[in-house]
Amino acid sequence: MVSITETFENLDYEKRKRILNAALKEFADNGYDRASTNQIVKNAGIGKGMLFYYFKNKRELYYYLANYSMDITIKDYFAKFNENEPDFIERLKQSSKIKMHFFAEHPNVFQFLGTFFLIADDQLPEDLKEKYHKLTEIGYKKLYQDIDYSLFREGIDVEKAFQLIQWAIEGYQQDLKKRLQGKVFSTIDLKPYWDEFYEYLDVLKKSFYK
Amino acid sequence: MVSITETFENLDYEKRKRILNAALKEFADNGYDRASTNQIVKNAGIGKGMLFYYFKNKRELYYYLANYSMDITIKDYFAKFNENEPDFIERLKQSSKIKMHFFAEHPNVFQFLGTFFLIADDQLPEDLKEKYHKLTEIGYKKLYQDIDYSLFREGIDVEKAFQLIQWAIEGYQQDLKKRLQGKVFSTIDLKPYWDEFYEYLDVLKKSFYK
DNA sequence: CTCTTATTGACCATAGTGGTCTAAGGTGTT
DNA sequence: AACACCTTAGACCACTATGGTCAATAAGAG
Repeated sequence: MVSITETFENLDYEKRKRILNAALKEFADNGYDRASTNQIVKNAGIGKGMLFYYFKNKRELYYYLANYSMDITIKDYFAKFNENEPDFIERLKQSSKIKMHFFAEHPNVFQFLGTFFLIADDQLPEDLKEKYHKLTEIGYKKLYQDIDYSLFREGIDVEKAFQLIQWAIEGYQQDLKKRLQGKVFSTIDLKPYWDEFYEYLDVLKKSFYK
Repeated sequence: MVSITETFENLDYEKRKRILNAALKEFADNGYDRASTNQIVKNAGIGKGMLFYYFKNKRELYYYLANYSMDITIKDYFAKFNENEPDFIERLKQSSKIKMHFFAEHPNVFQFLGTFFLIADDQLPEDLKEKYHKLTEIGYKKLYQDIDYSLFREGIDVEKAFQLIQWAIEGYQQDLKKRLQGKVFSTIDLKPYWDEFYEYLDVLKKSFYK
């Protein structure tokens, strides 16, 4: 007697990867409702029947992916944070590096989570909801805990400065994403983009810090 | 001999509005491919045949909406800009006010353009492509022309500062949009949100300006 | 040889697609 | 009243796609 997803987890690495990636991508690209199980099996190179042999139905598959993605995030994103950096902008710089590594290694997970975080919460089962909330809490701490407020100029609302800086950086990242659209990530020389990014960080430091 | 969309434009205001809004919303919510002409006629309260009586096909309808939306943008957004304000942040503040007015008055156009700007360019017919480029160019000028660079601190890259400030403000707007999600816009007291927004602008000024 | 597990893809009912066409109603002009 | 023309609705079309099932096998284990 073997549980339904256990069968899936006993699959050899390569095949499991193929299925996970096909499914993550399909959900990331189309959202839950519009994601097609037919497309998933096609891209994974398995028969239709197998998907429903490994997973009870579409919903369960989605939950499995959400769980899987969050586990990876903890392991390959949060675990690598250095919380001893007291400089907020430096911490964001570090965060960006880790994020980029994460994207390079798990692009489909990255994209999937991007859409997942937008919808999450409502109809998720309890355990996933809890995991999701724990994740956001950890993320919050990793970013904001033990930041040195005294680096900022006098007389400004530091909490608001945090937000503004973060929004600005997210703006840069989105802009970059748009500029790199269509190019094959692994063929890009990232150096000039990092340099450009650091220049932006420099402007932020010169402006927000004493 | 009457052109096909002229028939549409001779419709009484109320009915034309209903059709436009239903169509704009459908495309905004689902993107071109997934937008359903069946849904549009249903929400507009007209028979299926009429839509294809007014518009040759789905594509032409979409183009018509794009054109219509850009016309409104010029009339009710760009025309209201005051380009004599030399303070960049003040100009963005002004822009936000106009944008909010625009949204209150043409919510469906606003949403439609949001998605339109993301895809635009590729397969658009020449005339629309040109209009679109003209629009972005005007928008650029309205924001950046005749800004007083001397307000910014010494030794920083002002162009980069522009970007960062803009990204930060867009971040705030997105965040606000998420917080207000689900609420009926017309019932919201906007005052506290404007106050909050001004506080953010204050932080930006204190940080980026001398 | 048998029992269990793994695998496939044809198949199902259902729902939705953009677009057409017929038949009718309305309006105005002779 | 008769004709022409414009406007309207929605049944209908061929087509595509959906999530999920199932019977038929193949592979492996003992």
